[in-house]
Amino acid sequence: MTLEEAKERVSKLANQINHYNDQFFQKNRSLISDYTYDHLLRQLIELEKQYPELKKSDSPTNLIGERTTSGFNTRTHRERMGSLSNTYCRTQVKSYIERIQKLLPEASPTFCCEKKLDGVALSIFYRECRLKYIITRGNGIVGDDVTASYTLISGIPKKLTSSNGCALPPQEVEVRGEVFMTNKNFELLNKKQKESGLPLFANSRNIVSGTLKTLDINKVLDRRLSFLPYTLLGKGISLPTQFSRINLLGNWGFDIVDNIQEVNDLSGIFNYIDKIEKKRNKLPMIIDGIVIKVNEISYQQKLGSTTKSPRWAIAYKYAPEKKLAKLKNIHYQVGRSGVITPVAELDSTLIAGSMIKRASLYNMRELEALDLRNGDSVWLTKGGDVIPKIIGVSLEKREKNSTLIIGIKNCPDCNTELYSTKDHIHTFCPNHKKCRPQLKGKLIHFVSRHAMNIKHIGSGVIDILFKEGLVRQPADLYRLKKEELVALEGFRDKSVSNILTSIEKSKTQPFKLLLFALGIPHVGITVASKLVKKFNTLDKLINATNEELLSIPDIGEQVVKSLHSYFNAQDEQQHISKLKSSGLIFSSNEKEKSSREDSPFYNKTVVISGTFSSFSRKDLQDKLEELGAHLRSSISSKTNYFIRGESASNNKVEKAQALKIKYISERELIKLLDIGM
DNA sequence: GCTCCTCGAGTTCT
DNA sequence: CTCGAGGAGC
Repeated sequence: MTLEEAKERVSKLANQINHYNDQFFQKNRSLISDYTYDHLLRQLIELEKQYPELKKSDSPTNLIGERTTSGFNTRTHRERMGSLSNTYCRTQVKSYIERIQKLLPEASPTFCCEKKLDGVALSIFYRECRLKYIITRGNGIVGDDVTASYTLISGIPKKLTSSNGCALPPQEVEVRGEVFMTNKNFELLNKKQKESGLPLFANSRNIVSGTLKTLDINKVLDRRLSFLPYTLLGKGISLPTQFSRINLLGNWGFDIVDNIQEVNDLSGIFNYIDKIEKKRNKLPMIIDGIVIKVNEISYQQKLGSTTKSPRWAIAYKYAPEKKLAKLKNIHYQVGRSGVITPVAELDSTLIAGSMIKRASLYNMRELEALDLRNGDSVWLTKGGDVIPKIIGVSLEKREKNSTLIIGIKNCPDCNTELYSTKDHIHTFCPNHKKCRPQLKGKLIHFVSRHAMNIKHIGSGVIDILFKEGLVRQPADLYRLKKEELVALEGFRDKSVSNILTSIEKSKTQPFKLLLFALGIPHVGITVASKLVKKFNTLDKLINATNEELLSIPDIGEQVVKSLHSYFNAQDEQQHISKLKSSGLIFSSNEKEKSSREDSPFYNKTVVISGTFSSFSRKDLQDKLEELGAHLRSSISSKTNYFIRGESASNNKVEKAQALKIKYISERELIKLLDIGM
């Protein structure tokens, strides 16, 4: 093929594929078979590889190229993308509605009911009507950029258009919704798997998340996913209800979930639940429940969100799949703090798409409450379709003369006598200094990703180092020698140098992570950060008075007690001085602190209400927290400032007036913060 | 003392 | 994800 021919071919293929993309993704029309489509796309990929200079900026392969083999680029959500709180029973739906009414005393909200699709949540961002990126929910703050998957998903317009004379989209629009696989496509895929002699997929949700996560998009080009929106975000959208906004999305080019309905009250909600329950098995996709949302956007804003989920919505979930599983044995795990956790070992059982062999019983009280006998069969389900959970015992399957399973009295590892809390909820092994699983647990916590982030050391390596007597506590890691490691079985030069470099690197971890890594009871990452913010060196922290400590929000007596006993213990003191002598940093940057202390918000209790035109609420919250403000959701006598935005809650305004709390308007705020956010 | 919320700690499988 | 417990507000 000459260069000229190749050029022509590339441009023809690109045009063809773009045309089919538009038809498929915007009009939902398949003009050619998936097979032919793949074939065209593959030809183009191949040609562009051979002649990179021919590749144009609008080539359809650009979307594919964005997937990097090293993983995904991440992006921060503009607004926190929470999950929904859920419930399994109608009584709780009732109390939820009552709570809403209590929180909105003057209002009479209506509700918007939707099916809850069982898929993966996505956020799609448009600027000037053009699709800019697609991200997964991730941890709610940061998600993976999966824009490249666009070509696999139907129902997402690349360009927003407006039909039926409805409003044009504003400058920036974010659409959130669920990507899933229809039952039909799922069956087709499994049929293909079977024909190729490959194993069948157990459930479609796993495929959806697997498909989005596959780095090599070529492997999944034959999969067809669908998208249906459930939230529309953006400034300048005047429609006042959830229901009308979803319909608006239909006019902008999205597919719309059917059976979405506005209802006035609890009985309307229950009718809706009944109606969908009857249809459930005939629907073209799998649903795992119903979502009930406060319909009016203004009320949604008033209700706000907790850190985890919005207060204006709840999911009513159908009873999850449950199965009987035979109990083989119970073993007891010892956690890093000495807590004993009973774990049931089960005959392998397929449930919600995966084989389960074990399930945690959480604590000793749970074990006692279940009243298990040897040889029993138990009812097994999955919490949130992920974590296995034992919900009860089958009395019918109980064998005669079976013996009761009673908890243990001594540590399964070191045989030390255990002690229980009064209510038998928790049981501990008190041998914190010598009990092996406790020491190992502390080491694993220390090296873990969220703490010191020492790569190449996981539980496996810790096991070996511990067994060989090389490491008993974190400080020992910093005294490891190359010769000691190379002598171990299975440790080659390369892995040894990896390990040593990672350990060396960890010496510069920030103080707050180090404090967290120490594993002081009641000191997780959040408390550790708060402590470091206030006392930026270890010495200051150790010498802090009780009052100083208690003045920090969310730090109470228990935490203080725990800190005291930790820092007063002689072996912990020795351990810390060893870590210090290895060069670990027990202090944080001074500079940050002084500028914070100058801020008018430093150590002040602040309540925010309403919205702001020149910055998002989230940005404001972050900024204030950075400056050392304590954010609270409700006004009390302890509130120092009330930041009053557009359409602030009347409740709060009245309360602030009554308590004579200082108001800050958006304008003043901009001056005070000296920012043009 | 009650309620709501957040935090810590322990969890499964692919 | 789930539990229990700590902390804060009323």
